[in-house]
Amino acid sequence: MNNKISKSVIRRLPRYYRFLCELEEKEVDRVSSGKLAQIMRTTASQVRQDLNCFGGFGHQGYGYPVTTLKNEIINILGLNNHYRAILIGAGHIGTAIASHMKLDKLGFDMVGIFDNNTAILGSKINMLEIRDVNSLKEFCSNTKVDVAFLCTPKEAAKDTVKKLYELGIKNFWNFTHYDIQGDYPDVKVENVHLSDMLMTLCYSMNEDADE
Amino acid sequence: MNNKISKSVIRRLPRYYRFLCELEEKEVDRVSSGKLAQIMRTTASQVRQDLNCFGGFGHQGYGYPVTTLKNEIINILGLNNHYRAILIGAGHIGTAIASHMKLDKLGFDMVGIFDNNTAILGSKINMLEIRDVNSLKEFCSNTKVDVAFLCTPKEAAKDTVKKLYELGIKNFWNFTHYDIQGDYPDVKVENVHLSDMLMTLCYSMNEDADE
DNA sequence: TAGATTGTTAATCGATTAACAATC
DNA sequence: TAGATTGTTAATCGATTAACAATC
Repeated sequence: MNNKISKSVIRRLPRYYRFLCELEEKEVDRVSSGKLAQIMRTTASQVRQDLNCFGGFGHQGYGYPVTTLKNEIINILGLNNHYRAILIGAGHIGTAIASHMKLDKLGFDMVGIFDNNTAILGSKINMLEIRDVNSLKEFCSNTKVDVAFLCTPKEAAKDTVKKLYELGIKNFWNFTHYDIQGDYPDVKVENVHLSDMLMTLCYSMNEDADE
Repeated sequence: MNNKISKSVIRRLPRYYRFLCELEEKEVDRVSSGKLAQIMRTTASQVRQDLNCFGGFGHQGYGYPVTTLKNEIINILGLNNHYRAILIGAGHIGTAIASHMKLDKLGFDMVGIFDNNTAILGSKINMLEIRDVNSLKEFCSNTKVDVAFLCTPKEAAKDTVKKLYELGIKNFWNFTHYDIQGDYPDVKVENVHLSDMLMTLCYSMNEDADE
């Protein structure tokens, strides 16, 4: 069953999950691949292919049971894991991540926030004190950390990752333009390059004008 | 030359652009597809294919001139356009976008910021006053707006987009989970679904454990 | 000239879509 | 049973990689 799921399939799973949550809220208890395809704006064929990567959750002539399928996806993604996360860089983006996202619903517990700006050390975000980034080593020796959310300026990123890597942290949610994977091929990285995405939008806004 | 560039190519352009800027800063004045491939962590073949979509910028036996190529990409992406943008929702993410990103370098000018929280109306982000979202119509009748950055809570998104669409705004940078494209097939949307990306990271953190 | 490196065509690989027998 | 809808195989489509002649 588990013969290497492709990245494209994985990237669609969160969307299935979201839509299944919505269906569940509306107390819909079954859904066909056709209906799901419509919500996802794809084909029924793709929906069936995707879901079948993980096992036969559907029933012929009936469709897929919403709650069961939702729970399966929670399991596949590992949203019930409660990984321990730290935030490095409590600027605007870091603060947004730490305070505005429902991290616990996504399988993450924020356990520490670090910055190097002495002016904000000690103040709190979401009940968590902002600590000096120099206290990272000490912190990690007392607390297991699974993943770091990297929201520093680009210049600080390389050194910070080096430190974190040496402390055994191998998972990164990277908001900087520092190419972590390039220097550390064994880590797991999810990059969020906001400016890249904005440039892509810029291109599509341009597209029509060109013709 | 312009026979429909694929989305995959477009999504790589911002990275070419970034790396070319870095090379330029280091005063490198030419670069081969092989070297670029190494920086981009792809193949020389892909680099040449990508760049050739837009014209022959390279010279045999020499490579690509860094500055020329960078400027071409600026043109292709339209980063020299200065589109006029408004921000809807001045919460943490909205504020991060408006204050921390170098929007002008990416071809965007922030011209207005809107929120419905009366407590923050009138205060400023990056020299721009936060306006009442109800004054949108009036604002748009005086000021040309090309694109909206949508950073509201999900519940507010649908109504807000309806309003904006009726005011003639057809481009969106969407941070909410509201599916704009689904309701308005003619608009250009770039979605940023942070929680989806975090779930993807969650999956890859899980991956090893599973085997 | 010889070496390097492009532009471009062909080959491969992977992802999406179509089709349909199985079956609830 | 008849209709609906799955699981799965085959066909298509698109994107990536390899190869190589052209040429700076």
